[in-house]
Amino acid sequence: MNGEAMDEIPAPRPYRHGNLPNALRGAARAILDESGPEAVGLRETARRVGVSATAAYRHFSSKEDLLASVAAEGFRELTAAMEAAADASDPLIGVGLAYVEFALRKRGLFRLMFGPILVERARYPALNEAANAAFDCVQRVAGGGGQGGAQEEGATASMAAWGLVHGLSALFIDDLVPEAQARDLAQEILLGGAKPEHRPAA
Amino acid sequence: MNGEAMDEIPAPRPYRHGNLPNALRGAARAILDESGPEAVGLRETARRVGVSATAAYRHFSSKEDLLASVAAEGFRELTAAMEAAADASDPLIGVGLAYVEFALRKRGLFRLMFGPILVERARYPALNEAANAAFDCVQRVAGGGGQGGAQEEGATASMAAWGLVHGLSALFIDDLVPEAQARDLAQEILLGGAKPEHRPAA
DNA sequence: TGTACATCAGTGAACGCGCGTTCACTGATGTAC
DNA sequence: TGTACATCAGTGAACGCGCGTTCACTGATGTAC
Repeated sequence: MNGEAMDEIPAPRPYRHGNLPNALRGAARAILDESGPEAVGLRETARRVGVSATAAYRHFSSKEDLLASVAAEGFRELTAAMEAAADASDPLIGVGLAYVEFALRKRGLFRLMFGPILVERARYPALNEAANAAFDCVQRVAGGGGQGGAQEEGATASMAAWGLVHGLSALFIDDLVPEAQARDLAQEILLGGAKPEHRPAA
Repeated sequence: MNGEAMDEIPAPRPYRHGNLPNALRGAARAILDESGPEAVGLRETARRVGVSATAAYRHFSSKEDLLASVAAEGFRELTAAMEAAADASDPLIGVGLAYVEFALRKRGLFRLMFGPILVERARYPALNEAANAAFDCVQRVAGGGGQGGAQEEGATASMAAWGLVHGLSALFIDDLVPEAQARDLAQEILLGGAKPEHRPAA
């Protein structure tokens, strides 16, 4: 029984991987969504791809560099999701829901993007650029095109909207609201408008 | 120069610490606010107190047990801060600002309390109780005393308020808004009411 | 079309590190009689 | 008031672990002539 020439050899194991950077990002994201940002290790990531830990250093200068690359990818996806939703009849609601939906579906990634894991975002230009694009998109939709005197009010309104949406995302992600209710609740709140200072009459 | 009997001997080093659990919680909180929840280690915490790592096991069954104890303390303090603010002329605004202020001043602790570090809150009864007390307080202030049909609306309004306040806290904590602006912004938003769906006229 | 050679993407072994936890212990404190 | 003893809060050494990173290397790929 000489297994060498048999057809069950799993894969020719190409010497060159093809797209190792992408594969590593993918594996990192899998860990991210399974166990959170702290759990992502360079060794574990490489192990999942079936490659030695050292191989990662051909493409990323450090673990943090890999994480920054993943986070940038996340911001690009968030921007795309928001922009796709901005065409809806009410852009603010659409974008808000898209934001919450993104957080719910990509918890670990969301946490990596906004959390304290990447200490100095400024050190990673690609990440910085992707993040700023996303923030700009939020401001554009939420702040409106206020000019002159209205600009400051616009900025405040935009922060309020962003705060609400980001906060709902955070509460959902941290399991303070059961996921089943999260989507409905977000819809209710965003559709009904957020007027927390007015209580409904009893 | 026989230093043995000199008065500069720092402290008699009492064999018993007096209140080691409290000291450990304090050290953990210091690390928490310096470097975030992931950085808190049992060894490092003990080191800061000047005690062997093993000593901690006299008072906490594991590292997670210590962290749960710290988090419970945090929830109790948050509840106290909110209750103190609930007497203000407008409880909702007062409590909201107290919430944000708490997050700003105790970043690491806030992250520990709400983040994914403590996987199973239910396993720590004291923590669970403290957290529920805080959540109840939020609901009470924000949800109003709605009854019957208004109860559901009350719940929605309460989630909206909580979401907004929690979201602003999260954005501030993660340095997406410079701390100097954070307090002013929170005041502006809460005082002006949050109506993100209405843009100010240009 | 063939050959020499630089480049490039991988490998496995090894580094030092700090971690959480367990172990057997020491010696002070508190208590029963 | 003294003494015997259990309890209790500490100690230092050691465990195994996985981590990020560096090193010297191998061998396939691409390129110049």
